[in-house]
Amino acid sequence: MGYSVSEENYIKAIFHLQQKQGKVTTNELSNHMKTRPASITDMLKKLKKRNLVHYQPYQGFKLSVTGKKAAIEIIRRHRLWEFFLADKLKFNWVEVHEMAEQLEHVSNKKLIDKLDEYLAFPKFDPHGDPIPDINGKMDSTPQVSLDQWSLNKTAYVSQVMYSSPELLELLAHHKIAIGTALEIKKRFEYDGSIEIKVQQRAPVTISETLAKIIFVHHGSTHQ
Amino acid sequence: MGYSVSEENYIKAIFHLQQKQGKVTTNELSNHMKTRPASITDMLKKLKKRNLVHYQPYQGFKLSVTGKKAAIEIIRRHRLWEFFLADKLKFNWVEVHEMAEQLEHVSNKKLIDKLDEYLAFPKFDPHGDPIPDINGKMDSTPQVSLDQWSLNKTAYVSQVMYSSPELLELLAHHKIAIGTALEIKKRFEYDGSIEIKVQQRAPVTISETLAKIIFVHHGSTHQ
DNA sequence: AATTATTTTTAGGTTTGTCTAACTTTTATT
DNA sequence: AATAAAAGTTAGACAAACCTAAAAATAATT
Repeated sequence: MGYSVSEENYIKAIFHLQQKQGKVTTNELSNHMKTRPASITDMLKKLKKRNLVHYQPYQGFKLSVTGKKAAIEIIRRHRLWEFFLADKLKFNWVEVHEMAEQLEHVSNKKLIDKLDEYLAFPKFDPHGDPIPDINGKMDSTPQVSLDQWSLNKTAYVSQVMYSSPELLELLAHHKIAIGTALEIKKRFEYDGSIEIKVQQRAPVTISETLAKIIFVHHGSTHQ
Repeated sequence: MGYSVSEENYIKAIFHLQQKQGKVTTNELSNHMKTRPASITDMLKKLKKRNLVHYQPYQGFKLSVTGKKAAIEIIRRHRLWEFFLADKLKFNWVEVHEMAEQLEHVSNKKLIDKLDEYLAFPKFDPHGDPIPDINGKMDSTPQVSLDQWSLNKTAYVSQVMYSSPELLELLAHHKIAIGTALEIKKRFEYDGSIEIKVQQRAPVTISETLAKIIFVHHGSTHQ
């Protein structure tokens, strides 16, 4: 009942491509996966037999409900491992992806659920992408790092990456926690630092380093 | 320069078998790996071409220096993941092996070294087997859990599994730390609890649960 | 609408790692 | 030492996942 590493990679790739376009073509997937079109067709027949895709020759394809479920499970694994690598092992988020590509194929439900628990059920990975929860549900509100937020627009803190005692101390000092509302008042081009207003308090300046690891969203659905 | 999952499994298996007997035979490896003898021969030719084994047809085989190095690297990965699963994710040591079998093939030197650091360079895995360090060196002193130690024989604490604040509190209360010398004075069959004497202090009784996760060795080479 | 270009599929081949069945070498037994 | 038994190897086949080259279907262009 498990899928091979190859099958999982196809499922994941189709999922990502169909997000934008609804249906995916052989050539699109071929480019995306750096695999020849003929191989795509081969695998598609296998995935169809396994009821993972809806596919008619020459007509493009998309994941079935089962396929989508599988994709979300794979994405959950990938993003939890990414979070682990960044938050616990202190890798920066550029290095993290490649390793997670391997780890995501270690498929043991209990392992992933315990990892999720250990990481305190994170909602976003280090790139800001949402992590599906144990039931496959994930946040749809896009999330960005604070340094990319626009001026004078209320932001809610949803996550802080790379937690360490030193970081927590700094955040506590500025009274910043998950859910805190804040606004960017000014940007200093020289060193990338920004002046922020946290709730009703007097404005403070924070470094670009800090701004980059504070993730925010605009909205009420989060808590 | 990397090895396939299959190659790694063969290397690891040969390493374990040759520990006891020096040389390994096709049938031994066949039984151990649950793979037909013909397949063993096939793979052995590949490993020989890669200079991982010394092998003459019909004469048995053993790992070369390169092969041994590879084996130790694989074992390092396996045991570090086992430690992670037990210590951080709170799996018990029976469940841990199977998952580590998959994780051990995720081979990224930096990942493993960071994991090692994150786990605070553990010297033994949850089964009591030594974990090779970054240079491939590992402790050779056998290590057992305290509940299997004999009466009136000095034991030195080398490791405590499944660390948690509650556990640390209990250990601190009994003045037990890594390196502490102690002796078992009495065993209570009824509930498996044991009476121990920690250094010069008055004897105390500890539960079987605790005794099972305290690992000890007999000797000076440890610190 | 006919022709050309593009996309997709099919047909047949390769590599990796396994298998069974047949054969060879080594070991054990009489 | 000859023969039987056991162990190990070779030969040929198969599935998975890829490939190239050729054919077929669809889309674009005149």
